[in-house]
Amino acid sequence: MIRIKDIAEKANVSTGTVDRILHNRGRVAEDVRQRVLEIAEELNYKPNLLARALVSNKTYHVAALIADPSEDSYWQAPKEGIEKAEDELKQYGIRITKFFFDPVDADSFSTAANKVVSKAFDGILIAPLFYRQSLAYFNKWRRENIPFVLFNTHIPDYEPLMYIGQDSYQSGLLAGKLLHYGCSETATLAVIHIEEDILNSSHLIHKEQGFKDYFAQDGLANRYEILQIDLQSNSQQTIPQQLNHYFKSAGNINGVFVTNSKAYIIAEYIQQRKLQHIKLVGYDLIERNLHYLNSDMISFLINQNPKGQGYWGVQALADHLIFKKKNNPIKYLPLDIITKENLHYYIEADS
Amino acid sequence: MIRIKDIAEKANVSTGTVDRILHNRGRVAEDVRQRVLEIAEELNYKPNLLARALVSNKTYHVAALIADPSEDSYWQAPKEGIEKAEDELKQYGIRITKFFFDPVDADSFSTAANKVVSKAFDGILIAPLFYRQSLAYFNKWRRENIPFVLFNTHIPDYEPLMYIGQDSYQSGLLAGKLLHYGCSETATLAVIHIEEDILNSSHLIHKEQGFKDYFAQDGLANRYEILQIDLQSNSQQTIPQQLNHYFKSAGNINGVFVTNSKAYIIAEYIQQRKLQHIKLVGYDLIERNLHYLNSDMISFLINQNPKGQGYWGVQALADHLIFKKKNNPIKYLPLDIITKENLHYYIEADS
DNA sequence: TTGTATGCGTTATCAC
DNA sequence: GTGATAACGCATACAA
Repeated sequence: MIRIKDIAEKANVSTGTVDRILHNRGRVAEDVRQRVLEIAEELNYKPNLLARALVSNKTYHVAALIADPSEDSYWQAPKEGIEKAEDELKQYGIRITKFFFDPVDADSFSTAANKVVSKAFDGILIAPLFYRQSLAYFNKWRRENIPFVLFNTHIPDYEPLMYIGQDSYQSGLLAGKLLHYGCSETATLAVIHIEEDILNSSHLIHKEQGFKDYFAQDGLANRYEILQIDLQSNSQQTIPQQLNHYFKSAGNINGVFVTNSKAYIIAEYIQQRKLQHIKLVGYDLIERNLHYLNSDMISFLINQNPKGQGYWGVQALADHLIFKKKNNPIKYLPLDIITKENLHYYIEADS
Repeated sequence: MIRIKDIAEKANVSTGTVDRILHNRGRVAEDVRQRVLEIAEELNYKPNLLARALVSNKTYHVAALIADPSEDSYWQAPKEGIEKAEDELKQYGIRITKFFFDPVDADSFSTAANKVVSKAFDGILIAPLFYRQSLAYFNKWRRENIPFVLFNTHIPDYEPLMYIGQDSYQSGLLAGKLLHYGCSETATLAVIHIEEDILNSSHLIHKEQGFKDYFAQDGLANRYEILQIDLQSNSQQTIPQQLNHYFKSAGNINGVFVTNSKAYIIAEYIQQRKLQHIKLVGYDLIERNLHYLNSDMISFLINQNPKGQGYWGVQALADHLIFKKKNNPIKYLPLDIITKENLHYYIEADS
C-alpha cells in the first residue's frame, strides 16, 4: 500500500506538500504540483481511510427528518435502520438527531424542517413526503453546501447527495407479473389506492402505470381487465361499503394490487366476505400485513427494505462526511418478493 | 468515547497496564486487574477498531477453497464476492489466495485442500462439497486453531467459525408455495434432480423434503400429486427422451421444481415441446437460466446470493482476524425470489 | 510488576 | 511555498 510518505520521497518533497496538493489547499508551486499528481497517479495512491477517520475525530451532527412511527408504523423500520447505522458509526463521530412529522400533515413537515434549519447540521437525511414544502429547504441547503440525502420519495433536480429508495414504476410491473402468474388465462384485476391523495403522490401513479404497462404487453392486452379503485374513509360510505359496490359492479375480481402498505384492509374484507380465491399483492412488512400474509389472505408483499433505506441513507452521509468517498447519486434497493415461506429472512435481517 | 487512557487515569495506572489486562497478557497484580476490569465495565469501554486496525498493520493470509468457475459457472458468483471483499479489506491487510477444484471430482478437492494445508494460512474459507473428504481437514484446522468458515454446504459438528449459506429445507417449502400459487386447485407437480448424486447431497434431499412438506399441509394433501424424477445424462437415453417418458406416463404435469441450477434444461424441453403452460421454478441466476427467465419459460428462480456467500465469508474471517469481533456461528442468507421484473436489482447488486 | 516511548497514515498547525 | 512536527487511539518493545 502506497502512503503519502512514499509519494513525498519519490517527489523529493515533504508529506505536508503532498497533502496540500492532494487536498487542493494551494500554496504550492505549479511544477511540484504536476509532478506529485503524476506520481500519485502512477503509484495508484489510495488514502488509508482508517487513518483519515482516526485523525479527524470531529463530531458530525446529522439530522434525520422522517415521519413519526407512532402515526404510521411503516416508519418504524427506517427509524431502526437509522439507529443501526448510528450505532455503527458513532465511534467515527456521527451523531444523529431525529425529527418527526405527521405523514399526513404538510404543516408538521414544515415545522420539523424549520427546526432542522435552525440548528446548523453537517448533513441531513430526509424523507420528503411533501413535494411543494420540500423545495425551499433543498434550495437553502444547496446554497449553504449542506449535503442532504433523500429517501423513500424521490424529488429530482435539486442535487441531493443521493436518493435511496424504490423504483416505483418497476414495482408496479412486478406486481403485475405476480398477479398474472397467479391468475388464469383471463381475469379482472383491480389497482386499489387506499387513503391517499393520489395527485400529490407521484410514486403511486408510477406504480399504477407500471402495473398497467405489464398487462399492455403482447398477448395480454385483451385478456385482462384492469380496474382502478380509490378508497377514502372520509366519504359517506365506509370502505367495506365502497368495496361492496365495486365488487358487485365488476362481476368477478380475481386479483387485487394495493399500491401502499394498507393491503391488510383488503385482506380483512376478503376474509370476512369469504373471497379467499382472490389473489392479493401489496407492499411492506408491517404487522397487520404480516398477519394476513401468514394466513394466506395476502399472496405476496413487495418489500422496499425501509430499514435499509434509513441505514444506507446514514451510511451515504457518513461516506461523504468522514471518508470523503463519492457515491452514486441514486441507489435503488431491490424489490424483494415476500411470502410466508421466506418472510423471516427479511424481518430478522439484523446483521 | 472512552479510551484506554481514560481507564488508566481513573485506575491510577498506566495505559500499558490497562492494555495488558484487557488483552490477558498477564504480568499484572491481581488487585489492579480487578479494579481495571471493573472500571472498564463501568465506563463501557469499547476499543476503537480504527486505531486497532491501523496499528496492527499485519498482513493476514486467507485461503479460499471453492469450485472452479470454468467447470461450473455457478461458482463465478462466489468468486466475485470473495474478490469484492478482498478489494474492500486489503487496506486492512487481508490477502486472499484462491484454490479451485472440480465440483464433480472429490480427488481434485483433496488435492486443493492439501495445497492449503501446506501453506500455513491465517484463515480459510471453504465450500466443502465433499463431506467425507472434508472432515480430516476440519479436524486439523481445529487442532491448529486456524479459523475456517464454511459456505454453500453445511457440515455441522466441526465448529467452523461460521456457516454461511442457504436453508435448503426452507427453499423447498418456498418452491412449493410458488408452484401452488401458480397452479389451479388441483395439479400434478414434479421435483426433478438433474445430474446429481442425490444420496451424497443432503441439501437436495432437504429441498425435496421441504417441497413435499409444503403440499402435506392441511387441505392440500389430496389435491396435489408430487412426482420425483431423477435425470442423468449418462444412461442409455438422452435427457429429453427420459422426459418424454415421464411426461407421457404422468398424463399432465402442471408444474416443475428443479432442485439445482439446471432448470434451463427443463426450460429448453418445455420450449421445444411447446409446453408453455407448465410452471417452472429453479435455482440460481446463471446465464442459461436467465435467458429462459426472460422469455417466461422459467417462472421464478430462487436466488441464494452466491456472491454474497463469498463476500460475507471473507468478511466473517476479517471480523475475526482484524477486528476480533464475534459473529453468530450461522448465517442464512435470504431466499430471494427472482422474476424477470426484479432481476436486475440482483445481478447489478454491486454496492 | 509497571510505566514510557514509539509507530501506524493522515491531517493540521506553525515556523521558516 | 515548504517542511517539520504533533495528534488521533491503540499496541508493543523496552526500560525501570
